[in-house]
Amino acid sequence: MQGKNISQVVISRLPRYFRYLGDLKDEGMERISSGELSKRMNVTASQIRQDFNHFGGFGQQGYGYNVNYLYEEIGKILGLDKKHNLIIIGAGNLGQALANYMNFEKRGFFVKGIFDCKEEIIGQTVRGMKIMHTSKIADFIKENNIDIAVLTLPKQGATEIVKTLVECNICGIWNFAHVDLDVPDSIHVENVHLSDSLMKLSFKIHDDEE
Amino acid sequence: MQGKNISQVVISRLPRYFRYLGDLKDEGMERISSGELSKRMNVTASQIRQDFNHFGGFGQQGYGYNVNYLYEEIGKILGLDKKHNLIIIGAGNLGQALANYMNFEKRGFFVKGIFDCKEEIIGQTVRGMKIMHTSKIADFIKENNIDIAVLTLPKQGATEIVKTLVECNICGIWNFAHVDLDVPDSIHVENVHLSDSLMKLSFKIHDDEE
DNA sequence: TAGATTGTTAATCGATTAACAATC
DNA sequence: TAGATTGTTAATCGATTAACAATC
Repeated sequence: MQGKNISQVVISRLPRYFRYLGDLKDEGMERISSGELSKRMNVTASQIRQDFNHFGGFGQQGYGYNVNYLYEEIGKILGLDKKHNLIIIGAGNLGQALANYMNFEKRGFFVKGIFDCKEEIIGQTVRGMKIMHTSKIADFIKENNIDIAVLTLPKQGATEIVKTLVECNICGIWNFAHVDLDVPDSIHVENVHLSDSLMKLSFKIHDDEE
Repeated sequence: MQGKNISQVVISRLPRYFRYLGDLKDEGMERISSGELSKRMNVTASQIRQDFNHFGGFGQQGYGYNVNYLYEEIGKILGLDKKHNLIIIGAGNLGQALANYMNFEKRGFFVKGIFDCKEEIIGQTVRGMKIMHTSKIADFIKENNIDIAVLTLPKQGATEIVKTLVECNICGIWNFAHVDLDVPDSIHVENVHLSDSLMKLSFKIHDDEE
C-alpha cells in the first residue's frame, strides 16, 4: 500500500488529461508543451506541470512532453494497462445499457456476468450473457476472477449485496445506487449518483436566473 | 443573475444533504443537530453549519434544524420546487435507460421527447414516446418549453447538436458524451463522464496495490 | 550558444476546521 | 435560568498560481 499520498483532486483530473492526450495522438501530434495543453484544456500550465510531477518527470526542458509517451504513462497510472473483469448487478435499463457499452473493453474492462434478483428475467440474454440470480454472485466472483462489481440496482437491495461483495473481498465497486456504501477501507468505491448530478444542473440554472 | 458567489464545492454537497434529510424525514425525525448529522454523513459539524449558512440561517440555537423545513429549503435551493422539461438526444441504450427512469419525475424532471439520427429507429416507441429525428429538435424545444437537453450520443455527433441547442438558447445540458462542450456562459453544462469515473476507480485499486 | 520549457520552490488564494460568543 | 447548539469569526490546512533557476 503506497496509496493515499496523491490528493483526490489530482486523481480526478487524470482521466481528462488522458482523454485530451488521446485526441492529440489521433491528430498525429508528437509533442506538446504545458502552455499549449493549458490553452486547449482551459487550465493553467502551472497546474498541468504540478499534476504530472506528482508521478515523476514526464517532460523535457526546452522540448515539452512527448504525446505518445505521456499518454502511455498516464494510462499506466490509471491502471489501464491491466485487464479488469466486471460483473453487473441489477439487469434493469441502466445495467443493460452498461453491459452493452462496448467502449469499456477498449480500456481493458470486460463484463463477465450480469445478475438480478427478479426471477422472471433470470435466463434472459444480454449481450450474449444469461442473466443469473444474485444468489450466484459469490461463487461467480471466485471462479471468474472478478475485480469490480457494478451496482445498478435500487438502493433497497444494495446493502445486502454489498455484504456479499465485502465477504468476497472484491477490489472495487462502481456504485450507481443512490446510497453511500459502508465498506472497509480495502474496498474502493466510486459513486455515480445520477440524480445528484441532475440536481446540480438544476441548481446552476436557477441560481443564475435570480 | 446573482449566481457564481457560492463555490462549486458547496453546491456539489447539497444533493447529498438533500438525500440524507429525505431519509431522516422518512424515519420520522423532526429535528437534528449539526453534530448528529455530521456523525451520519461523516463530515464535520462545522462544515455542515458553514454550508447551510451560505443560504441563510435555517437553524435555531439550542435546538438544531427542523428536518422538514431544512429538506424543503434545500430542495428550493436546488430548484426542485420547479418543473423541468427534458429531451433526450441519442436513443441508444443509455438514452432509453434514462427515458425509462421514473424517479426523475418525482423531482419534477419530465422527459418530453427523445431523438436520434438513425433513420431505422425513428418512430420506435420508448416509454410511450415515438423516437423523432434530430432535425426536429429546434422546433420541438420551442413548442414544448424544453429547459434541459440530455446528451446520450457518441461524441462525434455532439458538436453539431450542441450548436442547435445553443441557437435555441436551452437552459441546461446534461452531458453524457465524452467531450467537453464549448458553449456560452448562459448555458449550463453538467458532465457525466462515465469512463472517467471508471478510470478513477481503476486508479484507486492499483494505487493501493503497490 | 540562445531559446524554450520543464521541474520546483515560494506566494497566494480558497476551503476546512476550530473556537466561541450569541441566543434559543 | 442553565444547557444546548447555532451562526460566525479566526486559525489552519491544502490546493492553485506565479516565478524562476535548472537544463535540454
